[in-house]
Amino acid sequence: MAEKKLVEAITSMEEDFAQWYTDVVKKAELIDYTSVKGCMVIKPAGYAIWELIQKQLDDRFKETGVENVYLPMFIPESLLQKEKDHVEGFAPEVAWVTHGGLQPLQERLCVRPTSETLFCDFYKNDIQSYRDLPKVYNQWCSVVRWEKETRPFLRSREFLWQEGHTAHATAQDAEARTIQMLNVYAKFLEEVLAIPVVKGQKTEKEKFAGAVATYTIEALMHDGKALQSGTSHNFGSGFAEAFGIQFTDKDNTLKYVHQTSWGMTTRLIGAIIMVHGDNSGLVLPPKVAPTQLMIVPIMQKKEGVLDKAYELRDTLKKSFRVKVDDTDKTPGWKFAEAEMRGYPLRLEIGPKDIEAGKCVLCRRDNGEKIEVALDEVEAKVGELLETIQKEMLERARAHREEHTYEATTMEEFENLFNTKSGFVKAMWCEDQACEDLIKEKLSVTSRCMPFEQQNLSDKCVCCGKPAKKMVYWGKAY
RNA sequence: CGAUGCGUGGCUCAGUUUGGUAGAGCGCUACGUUCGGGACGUAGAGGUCGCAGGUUCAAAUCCUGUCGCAUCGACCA
Repeated sequence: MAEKKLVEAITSMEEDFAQWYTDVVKKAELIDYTSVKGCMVIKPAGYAIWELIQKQLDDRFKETGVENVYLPMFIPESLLQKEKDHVEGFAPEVAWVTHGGLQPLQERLCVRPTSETLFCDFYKNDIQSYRDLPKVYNQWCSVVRWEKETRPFLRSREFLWQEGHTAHATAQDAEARTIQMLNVYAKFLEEVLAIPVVKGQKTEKEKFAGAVATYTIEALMHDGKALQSGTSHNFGSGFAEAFGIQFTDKDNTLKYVHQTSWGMTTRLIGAIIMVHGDNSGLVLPPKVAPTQLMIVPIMQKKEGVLDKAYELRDTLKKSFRVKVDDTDKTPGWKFAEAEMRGYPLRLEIGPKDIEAGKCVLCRRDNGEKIEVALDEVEAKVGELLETIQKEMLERARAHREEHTYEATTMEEFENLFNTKSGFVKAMWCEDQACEDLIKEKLSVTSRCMPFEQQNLSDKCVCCGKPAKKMVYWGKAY
């Protein structure tokens, strides 16, 4: 909403998007910085969003047969070394434990940057027969990657995530699970976070260290930059061969398993901020709003006002996440506070309303104020929350459509990235040299080769050789 | 790892050029008046000036070193 800027403390996004982001994160009290660079305190308002994400995503996992497990946070160096591409990919950013107490360790331990190697080490003993397959495990945990540049939620040195790791008897089963989980992710973003995504495959250059194929969901932020929001990898039997994960199949021959892994992180909270937020602060989709409705009493010291507010809360909390702001701030303060924190709905109730048997509901997403009779509030709140959830997705989708362009020549391509921000669809010959050149010239990377391919031209946008794939290109976080 | 900026009450910062009793606003506490878009009055609490050396009668201020954080680049969820 809010063309009018109500909160001076938040830098406007047009002026400085990075600063706006930081201001929102701080003002909505999602995090605090700590004395360790890149490690943040996730405060109650932020962690509650993560809990709602966790719960709803976990339910969707379980529907597909996923079981949760927990593996250690330390990986012996020798274990990490086993898969060559994998260790090369992660070595530059792992943190090492070298001492136990005062004694140096015989073998240093890395703090998991991801747990493929641990799962492999576990699976090699756990899997003997085709009857043991598939294994469809997931863990919720934190991982550590020693990033040079850090930003709250988008890139921190320690972050929370889930990592699914599966093992299958056949390549087909592994591929099917890889795609299945990508679809779970895509639906989750659209239905719960109200963020539309492009589904597709990463190029060789951009794929995960050790994977045969990496699939991704890419979302477009308000500033036109892309955010990789979830990935699903098919490992083929590469890890199985490196770790010796074999099973006896029905035909009594020894075979290697085929594996997958897939993950989403607290980065999603960054995506919510950058897709839905506005110049008054955070705007939360109702399904992940820890408080869906904040009741603001007006003249709360007047007899009966607070009682009425509590009464409304007690009725509404059976169906919704509701709170009463009964602090002794002024109403104006509370309105601004509710906006910064992104509560989808605000309910105003004062002596005049009580007398008239009504109250005022205010939508965070578009600022609209609606008078509602008190006996219709419950139905109206439910209806409005659904409408808000739906319209937030529609707005985000419209924004993405408006910021998705097409180019068939390098001149068009460069011109688009020099004058606009967003996704550019263009054809590609599948030669990495073109990707490298585009990155060097424009700091633009291939985001994905979408499943929904179009034939925009027969020629690669960069070199003019015959094109093989349409690619989404963009500047990325 | 490169560039830039910043470390002074909870927060934002002034004070450093030119050394001389640690400041302001906000926030916090108490009481009172207020209340439909960040109200006001009165009284009060709160700081080893990031850390370590050095120069000096005297250091937030000058010198040396060091640590940390933020932002921007290269690398990555």
